Amino acid sequence: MLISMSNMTSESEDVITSGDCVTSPSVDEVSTERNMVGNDTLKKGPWTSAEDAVLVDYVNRHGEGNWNAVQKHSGLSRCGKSCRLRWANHLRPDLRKGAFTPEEERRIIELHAKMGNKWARMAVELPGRTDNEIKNFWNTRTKRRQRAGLPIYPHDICFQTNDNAQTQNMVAFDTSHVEILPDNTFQIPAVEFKNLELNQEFYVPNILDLPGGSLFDLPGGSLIPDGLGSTSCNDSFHFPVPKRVRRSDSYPVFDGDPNEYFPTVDQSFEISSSYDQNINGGDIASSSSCLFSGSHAFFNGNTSSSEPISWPQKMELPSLQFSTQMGSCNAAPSSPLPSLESVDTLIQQSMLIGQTKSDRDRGLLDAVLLQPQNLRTPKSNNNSEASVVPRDIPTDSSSQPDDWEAYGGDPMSPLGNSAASVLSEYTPHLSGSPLDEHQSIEAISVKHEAEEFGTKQSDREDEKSNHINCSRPDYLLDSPSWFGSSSNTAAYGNKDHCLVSDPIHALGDDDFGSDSDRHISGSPPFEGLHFESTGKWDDISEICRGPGNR
DNA sequence: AACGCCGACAACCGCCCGCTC
DNA sequence: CGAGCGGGCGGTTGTCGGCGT
Repeated sequence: MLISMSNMTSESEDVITSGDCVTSPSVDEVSTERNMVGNDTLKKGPWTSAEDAVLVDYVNRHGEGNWNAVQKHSGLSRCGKSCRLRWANHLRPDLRKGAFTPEEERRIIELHAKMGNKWARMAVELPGRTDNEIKNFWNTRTKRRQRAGLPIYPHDICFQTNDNAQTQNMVAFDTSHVEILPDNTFQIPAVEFKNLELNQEFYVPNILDLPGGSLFDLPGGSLIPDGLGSTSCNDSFHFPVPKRVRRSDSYPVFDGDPNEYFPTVDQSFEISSSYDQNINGGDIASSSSCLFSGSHAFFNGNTSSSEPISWPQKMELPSLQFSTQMGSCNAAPSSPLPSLESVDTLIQQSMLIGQTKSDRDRGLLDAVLLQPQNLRTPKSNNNSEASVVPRDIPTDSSSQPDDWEAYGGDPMSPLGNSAASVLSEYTPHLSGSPLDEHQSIEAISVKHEAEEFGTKQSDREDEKSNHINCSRPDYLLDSPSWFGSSSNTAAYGNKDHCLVSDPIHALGDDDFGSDSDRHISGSPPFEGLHFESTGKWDDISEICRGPGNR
């Protein structure tokens, strides 16, 4: 350290700013030292090997922690945080460099399904890997799959542990209602919240934000049966309690008592993914095969955001992604679901509204989310979206609540509801989220068509089908634009209560070595936002691209 | 072969948060 | 209660390699 530093100051002076500096320490070491120490500023940018050496030496002597002391004691012109990151991400001896192995990749996917964007926690599960590494991997992977129009989660991730599901303890849920269909399909658990007061409104306040960030991370088991994430981990599906709960993630701390998770509800309700079921109908057994479709219920725009809730408002990506995809699977088992991720991303970002800087993303998400909501949920108790609906976006004015304006600008509007509004597109029949006739009919129609089409495995080569964009909020309503296409029939399953009986296909069976998936015509993110028949989405997209929305 | 484009990846920064004192 | 600190995560930037022209 000190040794290194002294050496560093005596060498050449060219300032190296590129990554090459790492490989040519002798050059930039000096520049670093001289330039930074001399003027009392902390150096930024790439680390030099000399700096690394200093840091390593320091840590070896003093151990990790107290990073701010590094600068003082070692003379390193780096802030404590920079030192910490450098150590954690690059210098730690136990780091495992190199590409992720297939096993690791799979694990990451599983973990992400469980945890969402909890990179640090995921890193804990992947010894030798850093959160940043995992994040980059995931983002890259996500982007790649987006382009390819592939679902983010492979079907096996979704269903691999179906078998275990029945044995899962559904904390806070009435496990007796959890049914796993035999045919690799999910039955949305008949979630029964004790004492839930629904008041005609399906209110599952951001349940997905339970610690661990996911609906599917419910203690003792998730709506996604443990299997969702457990291949290698034979993990008993730990309830991932974050070390820290962000303000935006405020939720009752789960200490093992399920009751804390679902406080004060006094009317039990059931969640069904079935399109043709009333949430309160209780015909759970016959409900759809797609858990996630049902899970959308949690995002249903009718969740009562008007009521102060302490549930986390920032929904975890995984749940959402999962839900979205699964929901989408309803429509097209094999269709690539091109922009769901995009939507998810948007949703995720927007979840932060009123909480973080992500306010800037509000417009886009809400625009995306609102339209469908507006179109079919006249009296949404969802108070979050209205304000950001682009004025020029055609909406079903007839369904527009009178107090539309009043809803606007509610900083506390949980965009989770907005997300719900998107997702509710696929889970229209939740109690308290009355669908307008149009939607109901459409949904039913879709269902019937699906039944007709049977379980034909989708033809992945069918480009047209690949372009079916299930993320389109109106893709159901706009069904004529693609339902009529025989090429799309492959997208439909034959389940009675699910547009698609085999979500597996919907999710795609290709994740690892996904390059092979490239044959599927890719859809750039947001491509799906174009309403082919309505054109509405073009407006939205355009608006969203405006200032403040990258 | 040279050039430009584009995607993948690595690395870093900034913001935010919770904890501790 | 506030400051300092460590930590998490999103976003950005830079580099590299593949590919097409």
